[in-house]
Amino acid sequence: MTETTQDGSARTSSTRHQGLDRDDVIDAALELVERGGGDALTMRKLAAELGVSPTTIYWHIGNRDELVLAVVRRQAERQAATRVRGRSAQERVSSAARNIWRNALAHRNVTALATQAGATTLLELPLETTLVAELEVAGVRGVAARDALRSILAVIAGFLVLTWRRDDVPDELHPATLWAQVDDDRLSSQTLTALKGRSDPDKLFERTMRSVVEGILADVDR
Amino acid sequence: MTETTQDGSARTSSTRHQGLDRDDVIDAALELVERGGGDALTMRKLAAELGVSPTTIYWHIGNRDELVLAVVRRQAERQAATRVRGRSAQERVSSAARNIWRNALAHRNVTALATQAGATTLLELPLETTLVAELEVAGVRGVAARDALRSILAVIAGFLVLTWRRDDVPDELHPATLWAQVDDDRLSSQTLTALKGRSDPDKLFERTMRSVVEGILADVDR
DNA sequence: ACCTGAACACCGTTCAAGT
DNA sequence: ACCTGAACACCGTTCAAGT
Repeated sequence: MTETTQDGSARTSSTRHQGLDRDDVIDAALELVERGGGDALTMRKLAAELGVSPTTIYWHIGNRDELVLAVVRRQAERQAATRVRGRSAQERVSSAARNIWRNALAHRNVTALATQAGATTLLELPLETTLVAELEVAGVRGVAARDALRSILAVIAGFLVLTWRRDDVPDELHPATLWAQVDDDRLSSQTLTALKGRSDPDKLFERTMRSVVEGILADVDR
Repeated sequence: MTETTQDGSARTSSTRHQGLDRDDVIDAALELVERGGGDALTMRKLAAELGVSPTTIYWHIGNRDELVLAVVRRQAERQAATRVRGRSAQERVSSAARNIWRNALAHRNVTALATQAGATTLLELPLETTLVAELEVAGVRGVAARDALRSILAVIAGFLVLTWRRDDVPDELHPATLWAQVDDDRLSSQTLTALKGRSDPDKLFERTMRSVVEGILADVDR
């Protein structure tokens, strides 16, 4: 059993099956998630990937919940602090918010996993800190800053849910399909037609976020 | 085997183990979800609940995915159309949005299940239609109405994610706990203190939604 | 038409045992 | 210290078989 490896693939640079450490396990787990989503992260698949018995995972990490948290933490480290752009307060706050949004889009599988595990703050804390810093510069402080942050994060989370839904869902559940079956007197035909189409999530995000940030900044002067 | 029932509980008014039909299965499934969340909806538990073998479920409904959709459809029927309040366009649109939000809070388990299955539109279509109708009255039509709807739904979804997270998640993952460990020069001490506290999700929802609806209605006159 | 039992291919997790 | 094998209690799903 010591001689045979599952398949011939030489994946990571590290040796496997002996000298395996916690970091190797987490790296492999993150890779598994990025390739196949959170559902692909099973103890058995991960063990197979590492050429090791499932119980070995339990020795290095605790159980699956702890593994997920470790994966999220690793991704959090990798999310290098991105730069904030813009001159006005409005622009800079929006830019910091957009950074979180774009990052989540770029790493959707890990982000979805974190959301599911209730660990989004763990994942985004550095980026959120930057956002709050920009709010401070804009004069939003204390409880107002906290509420502003939560508000902005809610909008981001909402758009992520909306965007994620598009791919993996059967056609019969798409809004476009369902609206095509609606026939209501209260709605004009032009609106009904529009509802059968798709929105550009990026443009919509920008517009919505602008309204929310404007609302937040408007409260400062009171 | 025909004589013994799992336990002595007489649950629904209908007979069980014979004369069981599709509707009974869906009702029991919905009840299971409302009690224990989506994870509690397993074919085997549902079968046990009905005093029947798991394979029977497959005969009446298809597989688990179809069962979930059936459950969501049933809940959609039950969500009686709620009344829209307010006089101004701003108030009425917000009221229609709030109806969706409140409904989701009241039936969080089914709503979470629907979200997970990508079937929120299936669940909310009647309430969404009412919302669009109010947008029409406010002069928002066609593509603008569609985008406004999606925008508003994103905000609702975001606040749901934010609110759901509060209960079932370990303390070490709560924003309050994580922010307590942050020490960043860019943040004032009063803001750091505030970040350790919780926001009132309802108030925050109202304020954020007001900004978004204002933004939507402001575009009408252009 | 309606339901069961056995079976398959998966899970997470524990525990005694090996080196 | 690090790893394995066997086992337990769960999943969803299929399929031949019973009435």
